Order: sequence, then structure tokens, then C-alpha cells
Amino acid sequence: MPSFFLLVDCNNFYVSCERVFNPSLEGKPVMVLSNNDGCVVARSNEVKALGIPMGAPVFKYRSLIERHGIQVFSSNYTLYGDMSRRVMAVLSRFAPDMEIYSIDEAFLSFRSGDLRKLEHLARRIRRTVWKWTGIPVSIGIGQTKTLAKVANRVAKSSPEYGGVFALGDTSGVDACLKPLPVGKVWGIGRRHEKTLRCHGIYTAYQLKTAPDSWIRRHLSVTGLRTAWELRGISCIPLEEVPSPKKGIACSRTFERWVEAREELREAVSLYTTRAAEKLRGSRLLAACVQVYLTTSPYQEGPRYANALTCHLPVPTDYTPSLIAAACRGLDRIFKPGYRYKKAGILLMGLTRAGRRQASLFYHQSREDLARQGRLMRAVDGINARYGRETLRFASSGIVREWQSRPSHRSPRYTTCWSELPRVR
DNA sequence: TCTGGGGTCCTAGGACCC
DNA sequence: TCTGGGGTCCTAGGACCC
Repeated sequence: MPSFFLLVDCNNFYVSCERVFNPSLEGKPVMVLSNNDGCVVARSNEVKALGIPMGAPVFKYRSLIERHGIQVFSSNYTLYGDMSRRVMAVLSRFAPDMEIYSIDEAFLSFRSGDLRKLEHLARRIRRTVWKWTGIPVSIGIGQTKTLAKVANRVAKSSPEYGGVFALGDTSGVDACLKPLPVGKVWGIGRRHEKTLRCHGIYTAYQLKTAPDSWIRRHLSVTGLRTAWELRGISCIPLEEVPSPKKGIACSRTFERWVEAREELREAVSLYTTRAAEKLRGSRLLAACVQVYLTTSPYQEGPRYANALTCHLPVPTDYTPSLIAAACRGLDRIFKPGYRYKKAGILLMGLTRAGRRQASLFYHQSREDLARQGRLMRAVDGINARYGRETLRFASSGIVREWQSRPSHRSPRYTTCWSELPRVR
């Protein structure tokens, strides 16, 4: 008996979140911007119809935005994260086996061969999510994750299916794959698409029927897995337990050019502080910090980019130690005279906090370690209770002229007492 | 003037070992 | 003139995803 994957994908997720709490946006063109208010990261169907692509730089579409009265929002991840949690909670009631794949997508798996029943269930899931959270979803059903993704595209793009589409027998699958451009397949990006086109492969069906050895040579094993998945052979299993994190990153583009080393140190300190908060939240320690900085890839004039990894004497989650390491790295890669546009840090070599490995060459007393732990718990506790940055590290700066701030942020409707929506 | 951020995985190549 | 073979580990770079 074949088993099936359901891919549940929230429609225009960030836009839908904004609409739940602001129903006047319904039917109007709405877009949500990236962190820096620089790019478009979510579009309502009305915006898609105007031809504004995903990831488009906002400044190029200013006149179109004004002409059509497009409602523009900065991203509000506090809200989206909370709404995501609610949607996932609803989904988990319907399936014992579920993988949260991203903020707006989840795979459910069923060991059932009855496609009719599954389709019926999918419609019930869709109605329930809509009723309980206000978020519209589309559901694709297939024998592999990749085919469920294909089915989801159909569900989303063809309204006549009512938001649910199932791929069953081979002839049905092939009928779907033949008109599908190969670059739309999950796992085939722009570069692979180009390679494939150069060799006369334009559709998902052509990839499915290409020889294994050729695919392996040109697209590596990941591409071969994708081809097998298109053939209905499941190679990408459901991951119910999220695998442990391998790295924690934090980076931002600056509001303006930054030339001063002191300002870069503030930025690097701030990003390290943020990443260290996440690190402790995940009960992990970091063994090294990578710091990088770069000028804008779009600007005229001299360019420079560099990165450096600094190792800690022992893995730690103590913010001051991490900041010190990051700033040491910065000092080594910083070159005066450039206009920097972005900096970032990456915590790597992550290990579980409960399993501290002692160092042969670096001794830290138990008291010292305990004191650091208490200090970080106190800082995290105060910031959790009274708001982020109630306590901050002086090295991350006070004024921060380099920092960009979102200008169209909606309220944190569901997670902040003072920003709750009011019903009159 | 203005172009995001956070992840994962794979491969090739270099350093090193015996 | 001519300098092995087999293995591991690490890193950088490139590809992909949302």
C-alpha cells in the first residue's frame, strides 16, 4: 500500500497574517518587505498580478506602489512566528507524523493508500485552519515530498481545485510534470535549471526520465534524489524531530555606509549579543565565532569583503567572551578607507550545553563558570520580562546611527499586551 | 539614494597520517 | 627524467531552500 505526503503551505503567509488583524486589507494589494525594508518578501495575489516579482528591490517599484495604492508593511516576525505556531498546532491534531518544514509549511505523512479519503481529510484540515486561525492554506498530496510540492503548486495556482490537489497514478503525475518548467521543481534552482536547459532538459518530466548517471554527474546526488522523487520513489524522509542546529547567524545591512571601525564594532557586538541569546535559548555552546564584513555588491568604487573565524578556548554561551572573540576577528579583517554596507557573525562548532568538554590548556574555575551562568540568566530574564535591550552591552552602542529601523511595522497583535487589537 | 536574512547539504582540494 | 597509495579531516565555495 503506498503512503502519501501532504504538503500544507500557507498562502502568501506574511500578507495573510497582516490581513487577519486588519480585514480592511482584504482584496487590496498588500506586500511585506524584508528586514531592511529593502526587498519584497511576500505579496498578495493582487500584487503578484501587477507583475512585482519575489525579492524585488522596493525602490524600483516606487511609482507602481503609489499608482496602485499598494499597502506596504515591514516584516513583523514576532507576529508571523506566533501565527505559525498556531497553524502548526492545528495541523498536529490531524496527523501523528508531521514535519514543520518552514515558518509557513509543514509535511504530514500518512500510511494509507486511499487517496480519496486523504483528499477529503485535506479539505477538512484546510477548513479548520481557516476557521481557527484565519490563515488560508493550500494542500498538495503526493507519494514523495517532491511530488507533494508539485501538487501544492497546482492547488495554489488553479482555484477550481478548491485549494487541495492530489497526485495519484503515474499518468496523472506525468500529465502534471510535462508542462512544468524544470526550474519550478523543489531542489532545482537557477543554476541547475541553466545547466539542464543547456542539455535540452526543460521540463520536470524530462528530468524524471533522464539517465541516472548523467544526473549524478551534473547535479550531484541531491539532483539524483530529486529525479527519483519525481519517479515516485521517496528519498527524502519526514523529519519529525528537527535536527540539531549547526550554526547560528546574525547579520544586517546598514542604514547607510559605515567607515568607522568603532561603529562596526558596535554592530558586530550587537549581532553577537543576538546570536548568543538564541544560543542560550537552544541550550547550546559555541566553539568559534566567524565575523565578516563587506561593501555593497551594487556600489561603484572599491570593494572589499572578508571573513575570519576565531576559536574560543572552550565552548561557551557567555556573551562577553563571544563579543570579545568577534571583535578580535573584526580588528584583523577591518581595512580603513572602505564604505562598508553589511557585517555579520556566525556561531559555529555548536555543542549541547549540558556536555561541557574541559580544555587541557585553559582552566576555568567552577565558581567562575557558575557566576557567568547566573549573570546570563539574569540578563535574559530581565530582557524577557521588561523587553529586549532593557539591559544591553555597552559595546553594542547607544545611538547606533548605522542601524536601519523598519518604518511600516504593524503591531505585535498576539504577543504584546500593549499592542493587542481592540474590538469596538 | 534605495537591492534581506537564516539556514542546509555537497564537493573539491589541501594538509596530514602511515 | 623518473618520487605511491590509501585514508581522514577540515575548509571554502557553490548550490539549494524559505
